[in-house]
Amino acid sequence: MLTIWLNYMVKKRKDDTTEGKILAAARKVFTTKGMAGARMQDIADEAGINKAMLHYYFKDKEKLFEVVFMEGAGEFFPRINKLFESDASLEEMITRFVEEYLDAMQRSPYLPWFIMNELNRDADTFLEKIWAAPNRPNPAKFLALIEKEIKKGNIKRISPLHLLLNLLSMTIFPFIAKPMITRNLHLDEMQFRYVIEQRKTEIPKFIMDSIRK
Amino acid sequence: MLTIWLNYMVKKRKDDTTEGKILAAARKVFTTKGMAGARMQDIADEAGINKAMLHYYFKDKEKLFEVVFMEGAGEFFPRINKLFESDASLEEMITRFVEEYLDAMQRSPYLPWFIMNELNRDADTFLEKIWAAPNRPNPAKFLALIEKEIKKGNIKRISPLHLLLNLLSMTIFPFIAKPMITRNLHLDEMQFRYVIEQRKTEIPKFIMDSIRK
DNA sequence: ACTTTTGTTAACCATTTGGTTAAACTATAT
DNA sequence: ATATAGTTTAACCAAATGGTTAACAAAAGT
Repeated sequence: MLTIWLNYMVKKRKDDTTEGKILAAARKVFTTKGMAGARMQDIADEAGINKAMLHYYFKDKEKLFEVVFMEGAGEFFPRINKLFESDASLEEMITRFVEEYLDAMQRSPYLPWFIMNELNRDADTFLEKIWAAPNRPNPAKFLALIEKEIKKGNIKRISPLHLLLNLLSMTIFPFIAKPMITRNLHLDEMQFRYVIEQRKTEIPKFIMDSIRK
Repeated sequence: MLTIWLNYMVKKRKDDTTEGKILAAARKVFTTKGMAGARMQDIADEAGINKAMLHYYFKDKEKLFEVVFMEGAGEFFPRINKLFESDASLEEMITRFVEEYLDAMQRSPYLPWFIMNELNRDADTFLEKIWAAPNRPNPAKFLALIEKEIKKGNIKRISPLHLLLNLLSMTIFPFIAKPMITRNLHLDEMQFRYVIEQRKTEIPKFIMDSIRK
């Protein structure tokens, strides 16, 4: 009993346990090489442990991938959804959406890429597993809010669908195209982070300037 | 001699030759499964030919991939570059950029995804091969034009970099996120095409509304 | 103390996969 | 007709890869 308590208090940091090391390694390898390109041996090497441990802690490749994937998606979707469900003003909602999204992606820059990738590879399997979850972002309320604002005459007449697409595009795309952007515009890691930081204000300003009457 | 001429006149359509069938199949398999996920047998099956033919016409997997890839990139980059190099007005350049890009992508919807994917997977190998080509889009002139318009007082003071990012994002992203968009907004193939068609006018309008003084 | 459970390793296995080969078949040229 | 070059096939091969096993070590429970 005492040992349990002690163990609890002195709990190894997540990344120091074998399981943690595997997850960190898997995250890295899966997200750079994709599900198909990732090698179990690569993950084991990256984690500095024996390949058999991967199967000890996570049944097989499929399961390990799923855990890594869900871990990411589970952090992503809920906060977005919560925002869509809130009753903030349009401008506030856009501003906070961009901020939250960009922050989440700064923390896990691999995620949007990862999700798009698997979605593209095997949409059905993925969607049945993840998309059905109760935390799936539902843009309906956001679209409705735009229509309301148009009717009230607060903003220009614009297609809510295209406004939503524009918002998502400008927020997410830079992370997906990061290798292209950094290379072609000669940005290093720091500069890229800085550009993203700027976008937290640039995107909302850009949008509001466009739709404001 | 006669037979040669006849053969020329009655030339099989590209897609009926073995080589053509392989390329079409490879395009399909590579772009849905990625380089790592694609199986040579899958490509052979898709083409309805023997696996050995793949190696007969295209040395190995790497080479076949490269041909498919270059074929796509070669259609993509030059037209963009040509536009950036032209001396159209800013609004015209933006409008034509969106049109050309969206048209190219309607024709090869897999391409942007494909390029991003491989760029993400193995940026260095890819960039050394393709990026160094003389047709690489060079945004410098576009950025310079924006600055000039700002100085002339024709448009608002806006970061040229962010304007470029916004333009690229809004144009390309919907194709990368297509599976997510169609699913989450309940759009079928036709409706998606229609939305894209709308964006040819929506995006330029959205941008100009935002930057016009 | 010793038994049980949990964690770890190296060697091994079965299957998949990219790639080869040699033989057969086809069209063309001489 | 026969040789020649180009095309296609089935069978085969070596390497890579996901996964298993049996032995062993450490920790925890009694």
